[in-house]
Amino acid sequence: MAPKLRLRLTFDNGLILGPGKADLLQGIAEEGSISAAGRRMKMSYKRAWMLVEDMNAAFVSPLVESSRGGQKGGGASLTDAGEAVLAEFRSLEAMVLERGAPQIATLSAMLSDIPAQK
Amino acid sequence: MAPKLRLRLTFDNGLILGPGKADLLQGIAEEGSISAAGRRMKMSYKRAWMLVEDMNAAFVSPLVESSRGGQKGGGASLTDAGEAVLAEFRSLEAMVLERGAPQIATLSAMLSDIPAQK
DNA sequence: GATCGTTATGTTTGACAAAACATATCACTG
DNA sequence: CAGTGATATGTTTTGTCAAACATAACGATC
Repeated sequence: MAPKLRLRLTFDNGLILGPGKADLLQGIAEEGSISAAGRRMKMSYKRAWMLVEDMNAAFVSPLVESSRGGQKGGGASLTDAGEAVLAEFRSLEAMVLERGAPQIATLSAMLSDIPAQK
Repeated sequence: MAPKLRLRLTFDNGLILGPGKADLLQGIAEEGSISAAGRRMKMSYKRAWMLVEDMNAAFVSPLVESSRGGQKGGGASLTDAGEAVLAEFRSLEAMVLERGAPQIATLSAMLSDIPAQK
């Protein structure tokens, strides 16, 4: 019933931070692997890895650290910076849903419930 | 210096309301014409018109009313519903910038100022 | 009734993003 | 030292969205 919110920040250095990268960070934190996180959100490993690369390059300190080889083949996890970025972004989203409820409700009330067929 | 914010709402009926449609509504209000609004934001008339069609179809009451012919060829303007939708969306954006300042500042401070070349 | 700028659509083309496919590398373990 | 599963990249193909192009209709005014 509630509309979905998508919040996207375009920073001066070119980084675009939105739901996709945030979800990916969260997936890596929970799965311990870039490829597992990618699989979970039905994203190719290559794409997931490119997003990680983008983020790591855009911050002074990388958000994801990864290792290759070993008995499990390797893995990845969030650095402190990564955890912080994720937390701030989620905090922003939550704040908007909370404090933006009136506007969102007003807009929702004006909508037709008939989905526009393409 | 300040990052750009893009807020997008995906409603249950399929409508996606973001900066593009909001700017277009504002342009129509200020220019009195879909094509003039489109020109102003360097968007083809066709695209502008399609966005208007999307919005009009998604709400119980159309947001833009238009007329054809006449000495000036025609024109378009926002209905009360259109004005209301635009106002609510702008209000949401302003609120996020205001109350999200802390999070945005934290994220900005962590960024590298070196733009990642493609 | 010719002119004008706009609304209203359809069709084709092109650009770019995402997917698909294909390897190479790594390091731990048995 | 062979096997394993993940990281790390390059290349090719596909799909989708936007731009470009092309017309028709409209109606007040002169």
